[in-house]
Amino acid sequence: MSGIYEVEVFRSEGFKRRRCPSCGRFFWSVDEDQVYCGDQPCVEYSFIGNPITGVRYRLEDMREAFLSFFERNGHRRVRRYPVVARWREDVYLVGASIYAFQPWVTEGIAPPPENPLTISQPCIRLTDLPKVGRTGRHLTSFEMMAHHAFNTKDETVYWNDETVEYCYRFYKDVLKVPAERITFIEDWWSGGGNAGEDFEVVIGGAEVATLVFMHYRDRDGALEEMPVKVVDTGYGLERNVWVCLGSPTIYDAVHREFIDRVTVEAGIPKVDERILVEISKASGRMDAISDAEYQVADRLGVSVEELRQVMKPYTAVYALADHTYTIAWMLCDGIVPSNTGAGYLARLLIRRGLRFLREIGLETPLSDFIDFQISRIARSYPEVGGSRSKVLDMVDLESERYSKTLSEAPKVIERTIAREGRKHKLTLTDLVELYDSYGIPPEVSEEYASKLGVEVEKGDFYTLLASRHSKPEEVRMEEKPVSKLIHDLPPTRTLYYEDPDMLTFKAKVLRAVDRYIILDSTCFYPEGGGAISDTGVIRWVNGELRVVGVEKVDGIIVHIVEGPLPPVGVEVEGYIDRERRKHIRRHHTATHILIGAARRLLGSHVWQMGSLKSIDYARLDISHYKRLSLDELKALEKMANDVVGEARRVNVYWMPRDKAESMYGFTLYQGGVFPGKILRVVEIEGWDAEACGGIHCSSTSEVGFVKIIGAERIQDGVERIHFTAGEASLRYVWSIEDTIRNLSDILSAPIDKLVPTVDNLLGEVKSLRREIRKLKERMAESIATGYRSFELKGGVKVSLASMEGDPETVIKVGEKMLGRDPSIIAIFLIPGDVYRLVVMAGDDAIARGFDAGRVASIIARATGGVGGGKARLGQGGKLNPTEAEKLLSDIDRVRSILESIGS
RNA sequence: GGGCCGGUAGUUCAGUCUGGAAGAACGACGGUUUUGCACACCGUAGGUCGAGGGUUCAAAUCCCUCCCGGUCCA
Repeated sequence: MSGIYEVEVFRSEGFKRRRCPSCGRFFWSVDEDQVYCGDQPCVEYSFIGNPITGVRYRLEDMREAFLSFFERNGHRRVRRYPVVARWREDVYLVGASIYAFQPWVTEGIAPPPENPLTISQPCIRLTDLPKVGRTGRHLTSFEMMAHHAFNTKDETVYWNDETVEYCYRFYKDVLKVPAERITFIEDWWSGGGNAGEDFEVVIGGAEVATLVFMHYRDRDGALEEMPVKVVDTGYGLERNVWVCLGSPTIYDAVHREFIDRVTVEAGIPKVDERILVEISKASGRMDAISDAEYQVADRLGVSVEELRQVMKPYTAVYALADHTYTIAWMLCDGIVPSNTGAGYLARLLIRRGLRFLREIGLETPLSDFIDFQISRIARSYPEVGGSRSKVLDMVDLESERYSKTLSEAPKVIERTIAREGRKHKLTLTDLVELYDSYGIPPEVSEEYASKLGVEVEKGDFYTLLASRHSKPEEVRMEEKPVSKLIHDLPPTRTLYYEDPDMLTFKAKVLRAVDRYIILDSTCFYPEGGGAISDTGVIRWVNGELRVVGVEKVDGIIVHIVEGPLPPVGVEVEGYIDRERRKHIRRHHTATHILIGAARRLLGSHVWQMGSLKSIDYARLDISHYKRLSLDELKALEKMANDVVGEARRVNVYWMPRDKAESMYGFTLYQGGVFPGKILRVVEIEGWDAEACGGIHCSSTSEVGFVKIIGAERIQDGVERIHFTAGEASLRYVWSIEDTIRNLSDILSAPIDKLVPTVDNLLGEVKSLRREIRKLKERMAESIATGYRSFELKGGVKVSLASMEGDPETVIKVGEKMLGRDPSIIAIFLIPGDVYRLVVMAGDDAIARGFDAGRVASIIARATGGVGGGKARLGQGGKLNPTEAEKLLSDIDRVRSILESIGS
């Protein structure tokens, strides 16, 4: 399809192009006799136990060999990026080295930090999670070693010829792989909205690198050329180490020390290496794990069950090695476990890790293993050790939380089994519900159910789970009505950036329609970054209107106004509401001060998750794994006010993205994604620096008194801090004082006696309430009028009376009567606008067939009301007063009613 | 952001489906017994049933809104 595949080095080194009879792809190699492409599933791994490379590199050596090779060849080494992709909205985690440069660099918006560059980027991919530990080759985290070149219109760095040559020389000269063992397979790569031709580089049956020539945008299959042509390569560090060492599995190659430690600690017998080798080889060729297992069992002459039994603890150890490594990366790079977002992914891995730990049968806390992995990572990346104690704390908390969830399991499972009388059966739907609502994994449910001797329905759990969560996709693209109004206008000049103290300005009207005005320049600050917009007034020769809101749409600032519109072209004067602006500025700077304080006090896992800066208050959402205590809030408050007192300068710099990142690090992106190649950096000297578009005070002293009002948990792992600054703090304190003073007035108690006073008062209220209840009962009894007693044949006694009080009291009285004589039926009518009715039947009366509920129902209906109840107690209401009074004096009627029901 | 589960005595929970007197166990307190402790036995206190609204003669129970916790998914 294109000449891209025919590179110079193939000609000079004598590579020949052939077609694989198995997969049909074209490949290049120097080996005249090679028939197949050399990739799985067309061939089997041939490097295991028989390394093809001339060197034996472990992780650190391999990384260094790669990076320094490319440095010698004109590349600049670039520091790794965090595994959390905070600069992107579309993904949580970095899954490839190129993620670090998307979209700013690949779209030509920002220049690359170096060009060409080489990097070893830690990546996390959870797509093959269930396969980890079982296939011998799947990992959740790996380092992608890469060399990237970004070719623009103006500058071509290098393209296909050099890319392939570098790769070829790296394997041939550095890793000392014989030329005839290296195969380049032609392929097509597409993902993340980009596409292009690529080579898969295969050695010994394993794909060791992918060389992508990314030069298309992929819009639903329609390809268009990109402004930047990117050399996007990826060499899996761990994969290459595996090939280099020829270990049975990739886990043995990468996590040797870990596996040794755990197998010894847990006393797991060594598995015959041949089994491991066969599993790796077979799963390389087969997608479905069970297929591979059948083949291996067949080859080794054992049953699948036996094989699984032998492999189970080993699989768990492998998976644990992998998961703890990934967890360490995630948490050290600032992810806080949560029930949402990237935090949930961390929780998921931690829980899987705990499950494997339990399967292995070790009592050691998971955090011990995370600690081990942090130390390992820190050998190459010392910065990850910095947050070690917080990370271990988080892991312990998560472990605790999970064991709490699991300890609830027996009760919940029993209840589920007993529900609706469906005894001794646990359906698939139950299993899904137990997992979905209570977090109890199906294995745990099954285990416990079988212990109870309860049958468990078999079926595809995960399919059902998935179907329960699939839902129609949400559509919520609303077009702003103003966008068609502005599409042909130039960006508005932003006077507020030129002089943050400017509060009046002159400008020309470019457009005025409905409630919208657009000027050529403005000092009105638009809503954004969590800050509310300016308001104010616009005046011109013979008119004036109010600006009630300001928005920024594609670089154009739209004023939302009330009042008669000025003619287009006229010069106007704008006046910004000075007070409002002042409050917003203070709250904005205070927010930055607080983030700096929170990161110092709580740890570097703290990130801004959202914020709001208004006039009379502000709030800041931060990631944190625990609830903030009152003491912590006070410490934060004190630290913030100290910074105010220190009168630190607040500087604003415009600087290129790559320079800002290298100067301040990724903590710049507190406010989320910040577009463009030039960043606006707001720096509080020696305290905090963030990419931010907001208007700030010029010194922290202008912020004034920072008062933290409180904190709430807005979601798991995110704490919201409410606070005020400057005058708003004063007003807040005043309002609290007013409340206290009011309280003090009402209670006629001095402020320092308020607490004991209220305490006493409440105690008194309680005892009074008790007393009232007793008095009510006694009173109800004594003021009951028209007591009529008579006996029915069969010995059931009837007591009929009118009694003032609420039904509850009347019932209490009735209860006493029944206690004295269980053969009584007591009927009370409670006078009111409409009468209410209470009927109570003693045990003997019930035994003789009387049902208080039925009696109540019949009597109520006979007097124009409704009622009902149970055997012991019946109630009714809405009785017609006249009818009720009549009934009270008509014993015979009551008698005949009762006798008609009695047996 | 969405789905599901839950919030009842100091604690763990039952009661909610099917509306009709707010319960159990443990803990607390007092007593009996005991050299003392534990056990045992007897007794007592402890509740705005998460908040608010609605339906109903009647709501812990049914409906709606909100708050808090758990859990799964994106």
